[in-house]
Amino acid sequence: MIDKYSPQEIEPKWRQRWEKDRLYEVSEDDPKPKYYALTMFPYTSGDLHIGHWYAMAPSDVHARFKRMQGYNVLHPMGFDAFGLPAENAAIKRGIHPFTWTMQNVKNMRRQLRSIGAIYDWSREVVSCLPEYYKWTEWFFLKLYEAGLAYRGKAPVNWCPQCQTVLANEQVLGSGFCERCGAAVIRRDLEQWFFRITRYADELLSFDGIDWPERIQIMQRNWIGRSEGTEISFAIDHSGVPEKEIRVFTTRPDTTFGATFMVFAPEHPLVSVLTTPDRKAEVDAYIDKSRHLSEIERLSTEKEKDGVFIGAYCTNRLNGKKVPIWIADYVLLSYGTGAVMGVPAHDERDFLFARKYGIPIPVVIAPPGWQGEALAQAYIEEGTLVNSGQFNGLPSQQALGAISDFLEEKGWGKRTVSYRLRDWLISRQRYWGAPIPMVYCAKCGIVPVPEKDLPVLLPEDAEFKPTGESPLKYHEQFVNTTCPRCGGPGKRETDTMDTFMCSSWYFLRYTSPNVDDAPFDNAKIKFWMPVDLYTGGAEHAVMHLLYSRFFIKALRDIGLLDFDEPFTRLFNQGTIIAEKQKMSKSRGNVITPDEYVNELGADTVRAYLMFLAPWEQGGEWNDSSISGISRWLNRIWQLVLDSYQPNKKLTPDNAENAERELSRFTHQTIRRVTQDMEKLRFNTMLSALMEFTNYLATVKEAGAVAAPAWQETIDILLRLLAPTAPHITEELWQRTAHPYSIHNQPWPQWDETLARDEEITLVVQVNGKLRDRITVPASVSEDELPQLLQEKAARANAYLQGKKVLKRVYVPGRLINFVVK
RNA sequence: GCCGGGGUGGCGGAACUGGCAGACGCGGCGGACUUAAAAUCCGCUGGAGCAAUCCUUGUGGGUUCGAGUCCCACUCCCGGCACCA
Repeated sequence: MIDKYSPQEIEPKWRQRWEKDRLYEVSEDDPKPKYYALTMFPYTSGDLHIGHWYAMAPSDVHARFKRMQGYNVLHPMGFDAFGLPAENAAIKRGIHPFTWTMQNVKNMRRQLRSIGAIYDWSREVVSCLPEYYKWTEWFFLKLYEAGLAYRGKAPVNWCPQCQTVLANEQVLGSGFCERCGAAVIRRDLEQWFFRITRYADELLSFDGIDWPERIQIMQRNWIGRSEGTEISFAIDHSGVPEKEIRVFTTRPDTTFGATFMVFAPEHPLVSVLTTPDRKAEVDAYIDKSRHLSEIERLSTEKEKDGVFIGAYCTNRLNGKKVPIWIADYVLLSYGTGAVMGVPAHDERDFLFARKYGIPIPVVIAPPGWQGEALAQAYIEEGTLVNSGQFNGLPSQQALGAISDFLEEKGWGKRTVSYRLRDWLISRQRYWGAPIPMVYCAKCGIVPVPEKDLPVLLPEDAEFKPTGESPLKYHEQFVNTTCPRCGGPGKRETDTMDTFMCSSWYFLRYTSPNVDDAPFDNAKIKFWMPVDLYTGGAEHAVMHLLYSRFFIKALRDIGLLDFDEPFTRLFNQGTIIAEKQKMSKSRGNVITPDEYVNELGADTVRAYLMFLAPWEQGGEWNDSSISGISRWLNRIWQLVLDSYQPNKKLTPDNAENAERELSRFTHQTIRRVTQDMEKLRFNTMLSALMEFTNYLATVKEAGAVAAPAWQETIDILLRLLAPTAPHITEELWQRTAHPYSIHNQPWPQWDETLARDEEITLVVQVNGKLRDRITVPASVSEDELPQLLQEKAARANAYLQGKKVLKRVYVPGRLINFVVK
């Protein structure tokens, strides 16, 4: 009698053994080809929920698969440990963010171990430790030296709840804070920025990397490249030195139709151009738009309004004077912060002009246009009218012709505009990497010298719910000496966006313990770039874009020699519960611990992979997981319960059965291997289930000799090892194999052995299935009539007395008779 | 509004390049074992029909010997973007 499958006993036992033997530690001395398999490191929120498992278990399975395939696999784990929740906990419960975070790290390490992954813990990275953030600061200095970090005043997204600024990427489309959901408002602040826009064009290219189309599109849209022309409108205003206003347009072909000019309310020329009689109204409008929240201002439903500032400029193409307005639908940060209003051919301009009685002359005639007024803006192509020497040109051609003309005259220039803004990295919070800068009354902004890094976060900061960083009030932190002149200086009290920490952590895993550099160059050369990066798609335009920028910037600084951090990207879906996304507030969070305790990590791992395609995600279902548990139990029995060949087995029928067994085995190896490569874990597991179902019938019949059986079990266990590392290790040992199964090679399939000898040929009459016959796989078309005559009695009945008009034969699949 | 992705049994999901729709699992039904139940094992399980057979992949059309798969129109769901001139 064999003992029961008891994951509670075998799982901790093997995990301890693997750890003791350092089975999963990796080294650069290994001659095998390297494979860097990376999963996005988790934020130190405190508890590992099933969503973390969904990110980590399948990627571990794939990493284990690559390992068995003979790769030297780096599959590290660490913690994204800076960020607001730690600080909020400090304010709310009086725990220091460091203490709170490290407690969570400790708990999460324990929970992560229960997954049974091949993490090499000797390479763990925790982003809030000084030995890590020293280098985050160092990178800031490098970017600053390279002119890629700058301080600038800009209207920024301010979250009143988090009391900090947010990057554009952290503001949800409707104007809410990505983290807390509060409505974001605008404030003018001096902030630190990274010049990600300098890399806009390079970031548009995904050549040489294998990323999901979806993410590429999202990044391209986010960057928002558009080609157009900057056009100069003349101004002549007493006391104003500027003689022109430049606007950006993608439709220079419509320039003759410009009947007004619109500035963003914050545009610097507004104050100087506004005439005294308009000043009160203009100021009131500017004030109003500043106080609107981002949502209100950006709402497409909001009626377009604006104020005439009293000044005019000249449309140089037709010499006409056009009034200058301000309106908050024009954004200072895009293009030149000013647009020409062409009401006939732009929907917004049309609404604006109609509201204020501005003329709407047609310059692009729609097909069949008879000179009538337009009921709405016509934004399609057409023929130019009312456009001087360009009349009669198709708008496509006019676009180029007018641009050429403007460039010749020096009135315009073709340019490219981007939606992407520079990356705002300042955060008015304590729990982040300090920005290593000093403000000196004499020397201005002075970087902290490298030898003085890290600028440490003071431990004795006081956390009060004032909404301001405790750093600001920490005298010893703030007051310092200027590194340049030695005089009194004040430290920057803002810290860096945590996305800065996550833009380089994957570099640190390669050499986590070097202390005189962020990484060891030789090890970077060995491991980078990451071969497979997996994680949620919610990072599409944040972490994933920032990291690409970061790597390109470091490359240009001379620190790296590759262009892209992640060669292949894969986004897993989301696990939901009770038809809803899991969240603490809904109380539907699935905690893996109880399932691991009851059913075992192997079952939870396999279940997560089986329930749906990985990229799709799906619903956690308590009753479905029992199917996996039952299956592993059946495998336990199948392997351990002794195999008895049938006593009546003759060499002849044993040979047939063994050939069939070997065919099934090799077909299974092929399916499992191919699904593993494609990360199609759900079908990979169904292939293994079909295989075990088949093996059960072979065993029941005792159809093959004992050695053939043993060999098959050996393969089954190896195919299952990445998915269920504990049970397979136990069974491997109990079937008298040397430790460890995880050092065994991945089974290879043989196409010859996997080939079917017989196939089922479908017989159709007029496209309807009428019969199935079993024929040798090698059957030739000439042999078919005979075989059909003998075997396809049912189909033949349908052919009786009919005239065969056509015969379609698809070798290996079907034959279709078209009859009348 | 724009850009993606999707709609297949009671449920999660399979289906190569246009070629047996529903693999695998859950659930359900029936049976074995048991004093009984749980667990386990075996069988059946898209719908209608006694059956032959017919119907069936969101809806409507088309291409084809043949369509879940390709084309057109519509519809619903999910994700992203949303005054970017």
